[in-house]
Amino acid sequence: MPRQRSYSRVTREALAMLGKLIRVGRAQRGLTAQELADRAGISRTTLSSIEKGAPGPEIGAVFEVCSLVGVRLFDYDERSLQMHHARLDEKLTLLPKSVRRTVKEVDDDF
Amino acid sequence: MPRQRSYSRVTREALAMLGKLIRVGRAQRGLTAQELADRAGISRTTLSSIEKGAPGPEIGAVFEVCSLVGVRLFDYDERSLQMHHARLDEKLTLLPKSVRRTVKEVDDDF
DNA sequence: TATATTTGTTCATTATATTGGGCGTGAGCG
DNA sequence: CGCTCACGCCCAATATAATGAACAAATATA
Repeated sequence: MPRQRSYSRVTREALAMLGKLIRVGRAQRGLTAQELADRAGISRTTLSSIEKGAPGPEIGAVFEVCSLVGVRLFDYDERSLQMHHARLDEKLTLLPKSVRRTVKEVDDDF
Repeated sequence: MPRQRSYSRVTREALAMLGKLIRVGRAQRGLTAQELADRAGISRTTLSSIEKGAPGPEIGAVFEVCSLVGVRLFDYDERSLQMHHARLDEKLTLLPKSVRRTVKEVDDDF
């Protein structure tokens, strides 16, 4: 069965931007594509895809590259990252563990 | 050649957090895993991997899911997203187009 | 300007993510 | 309390991403 996916405009734009952010970050640090790829443990070809904003690459590889060139996804520093983790866990325990379709009401408190 | 990758702690944490954010967002919207997966054009199995914070899934799929449950990676709204695009393009044209290893100097102005 | 190097691209092969189905469990609703 | 449905997990088959090599073209330095 073919996969045949389609991506929303927002997704495509976000991917393109992330790629550019990485590219800029790499340039600012004076890193060669090969160097950065090596450090991230991926091939230069894959890094190229990432910088082009392709939807295919593994998210783990992309995040790894991001951390290497100083692109932070959620603009949290590491400490607050921990905090948010705790918060989210809290939230998750409070939330219902399975979603019933009959439940129509949802309020966006965040 | 085996791939054999390793991910930094930051990457792993970011992935875990993103997964939790998605999970919370989905719950808040009262969406079934199957429903969300359908809308994102992926299988429930893959969505499960994403929510678990696995490094493997395609970044396109993850971003698609994010946009569906209201998790924004860069806290830019769509409009400023355009702006940032322009800025990045500008920056890219100014930056050298290939990186020379002999260039030792790098200044982090961002 | 000459030259070494970085980058962009393609391609066959290999590794791996995705899929869809099924099963058991537990949570939420009547 | 009982029943239904959402979820977590496993698996085989298949689609696809990752790799590494190779080549051309562009680009930065001497």
